[in-house]
Amino acid sequence: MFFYTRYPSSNMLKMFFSDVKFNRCITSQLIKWFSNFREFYYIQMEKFARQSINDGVTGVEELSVSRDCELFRALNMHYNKANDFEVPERFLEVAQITLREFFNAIVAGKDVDPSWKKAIYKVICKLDSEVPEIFKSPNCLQELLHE
DNA sequence: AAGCCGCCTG
DNA sequence: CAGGCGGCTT
Repeated sequence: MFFYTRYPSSNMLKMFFSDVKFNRCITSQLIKWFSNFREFYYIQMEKFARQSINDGVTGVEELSVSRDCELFRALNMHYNKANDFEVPERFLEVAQITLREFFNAIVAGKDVDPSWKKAIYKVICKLDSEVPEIFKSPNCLQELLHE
């Protein structure tokens, strides 16, 4: 689901995990999961952004996220370890936008501000996509594997 | 008081 | 990931 939405609302989670009987704990736990997912995501972004700068990249035009780049492999390894399904194209776009946001911010020296990432989060949270209906099924994993 | 976020730890 | 916690919003 993370490949589609980085900031799912609690209601959205309830919709997609219909087979789960929600209570305060379950809800906050799922919210927590996505929080952790985002954390890993942004850490990777910052890491690769800084790495590219050290590697001599001078402009965001030189930065792209494809299915065979290191950044993607790191993310896919984390969220889609078994490579169960095809990552949507949109995710690659969002990832690239995120990477470039970090790159520009760092180059502009904005990282001196303790809360410099906030601005980036504000941009990325608006890039969530709709999650396919299949994911609402309790057996979505099996169904996806049959495709 | 609740609920959620984000940062830090383990 | 889960725990713990401060901090902001409702």
